[in-house]
Amino acid sequence: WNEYFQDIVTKNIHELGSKALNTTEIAKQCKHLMVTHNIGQRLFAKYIMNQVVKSQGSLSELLSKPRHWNKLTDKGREAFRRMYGWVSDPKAIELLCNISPRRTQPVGLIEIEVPSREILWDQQAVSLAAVSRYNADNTLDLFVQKQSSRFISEDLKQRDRLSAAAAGSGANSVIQRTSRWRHDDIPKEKIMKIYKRELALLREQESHLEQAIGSRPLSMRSKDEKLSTMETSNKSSSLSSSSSRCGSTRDTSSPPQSNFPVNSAQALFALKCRSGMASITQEELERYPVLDTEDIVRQIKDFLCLNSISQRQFGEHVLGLSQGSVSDLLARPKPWAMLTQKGREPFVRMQLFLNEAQSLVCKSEAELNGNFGAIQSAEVMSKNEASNGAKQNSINGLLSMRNFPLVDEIDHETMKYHNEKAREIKKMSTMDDDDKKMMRNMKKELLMADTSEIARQVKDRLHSNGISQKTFGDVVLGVSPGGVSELLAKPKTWEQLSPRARDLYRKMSEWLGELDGNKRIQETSTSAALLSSSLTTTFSSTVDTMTSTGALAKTLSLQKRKASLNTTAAGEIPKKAQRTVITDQQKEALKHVFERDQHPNQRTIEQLSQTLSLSTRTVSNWFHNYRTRQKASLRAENLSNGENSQKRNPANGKNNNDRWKQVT
DNA sequence: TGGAAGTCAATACA
DNA sequence: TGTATTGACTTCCA
Repeated sequence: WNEYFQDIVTKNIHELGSKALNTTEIAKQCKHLMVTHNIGQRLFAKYIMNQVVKSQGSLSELLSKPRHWNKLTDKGREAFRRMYGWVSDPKAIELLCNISPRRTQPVGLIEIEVPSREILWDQQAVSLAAVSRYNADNTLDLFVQKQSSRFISEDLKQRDRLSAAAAGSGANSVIQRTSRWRHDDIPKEKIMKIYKRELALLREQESHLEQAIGSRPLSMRSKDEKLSTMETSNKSSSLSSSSSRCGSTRDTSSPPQSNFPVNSAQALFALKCRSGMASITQEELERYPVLDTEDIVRQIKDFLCLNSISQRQFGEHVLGLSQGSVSDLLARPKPWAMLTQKGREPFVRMQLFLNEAQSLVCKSEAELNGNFGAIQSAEVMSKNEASNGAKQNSINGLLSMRNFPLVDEIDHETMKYHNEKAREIKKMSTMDDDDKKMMRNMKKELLMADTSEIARQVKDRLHSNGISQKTFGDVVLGVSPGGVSELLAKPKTWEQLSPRARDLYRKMSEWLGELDGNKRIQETSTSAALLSSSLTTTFSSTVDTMTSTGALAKTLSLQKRKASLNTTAAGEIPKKAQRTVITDQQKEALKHVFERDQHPNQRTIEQLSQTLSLSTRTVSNWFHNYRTRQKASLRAENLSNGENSQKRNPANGKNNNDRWKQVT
């Protein structure tokens, strides 16, 4: 799948040539699609950025503060080219939606809004000849030559006119480039010569490689062929520790591929990655009536450390959680008894992972030695793990699992997975666009009467308009956030609903109708003010039908404020709510109040919000979070004290305390 | 229904 | 670049 996906993205980048990109627009469109289709930044970073940007944090930075094209380095531009390669192509978008574990709607029903390619280009900027492998074609060469000579003459004309101070303006692309050239000691003609020579070299390398890997370029091969190549290449590369193909393609037209496993630990990871995040079964949960969370965390930490696996990777492939959540889990594991079923899930996953790793090691060892007794003992050991015994063994096992070859079952799984995906993709490609559209519409009509479909659409709309469920409950339905959550997260069938609940779904349906009207306004509108007022109208018209209370008015004004804050200058995409930064002074004041009252009433919250110039929502969130984190800290402290006296192991949990001691 | 639990993602920091 | 922190949010549960 990944290879097919990467081919599509690469092809789009090829077609782009050396055009300058409108980074702001690209970031905006990507964010919009991610929000609309519930695609996480981790997933996006992994498949779209494909090693160009490695962490969720870096991607977040790129998306929230896109730098002007002319200010970017080659690597920075590459990141935006990759985003362009995705966001400009409905097929690529649909493919990514397909594998998103957080996807809330069937892909067949999604109406993917793809921005026109032209708006993603930076029409004003003169495209600088990028020394990049993507420019390796003749048409581009001509373009490069033209632009370069124009650029050089402009530069010569301007270099004496421009002061160094002018370089600060991001809007003036010519100035930016001029200043860059001006500080260059090498004559431009010479640079162009070097560039030409390098380009020729790259082309030569590329043609050699294409010959070596199958005489035709990847982008020219048929889908089926590509898929079969993918299967075999994955198979061989899973088995061998260093795939030559992996290394070679990196130098040519393909984007960098993710590294294949070099040891069993990473192989197990690769398997997790390929097979996706399977939901945990009831049986698996029940298999562990009690787990020692501290101990599991300790083993996992050792494992990650020894195998140089990041929290992000582990979170993504094994736990299905973000890096921040993994960090929190590993730093402050809650005791088993205090966890809810949902909270226990990650620990069960970790335990299962440890078991799997353990049995893989034992099996490999046994197979190598031809020792069936060892295989049996591996199974016994795995069972022991299940009963939470032989814990140290698993650490030893993990320590020794480096450099063992993979067992066949991994490839069996891989093959199965890819065959399924291949069938899906084939099926998709045989339908023409009209058929697909018609099918989607039919399905849509059928599902409109469905409560879960209504719930899904409402969630979708709330999400894309930055409206919280709480506000929706307050303003539209007149029910509590918990009530809204029940209605949206666990919709019953129409038959099962009480008359009141049916009424609520009717309200939702009406609200969706109104929103559709507004959406049309939004689409045709380019002004921020119009969007803002259209959102306001939605709420106003809804509120008109309800009793107007003080609380409602307040919520409404907050929502209005939010809507206008969240509206970008271009006016189309509502941004995610800005994260409030609470200053140290504000925190001090909040802590001061917290010491006296951990559960301040509404009046105190309002007073605090006025005094500190924070929203009541922020104040109340702060109290929620502070209570939760205080509790965790206390628990860790108690645990650590207990351990200190029992085990004399002061290192464990020390940091946990430090963190939250500071805030008390 | 309110509060707790769980989580994400922006931001800070090493 | 990876990890830690934390504001904001949804979901769960008593």
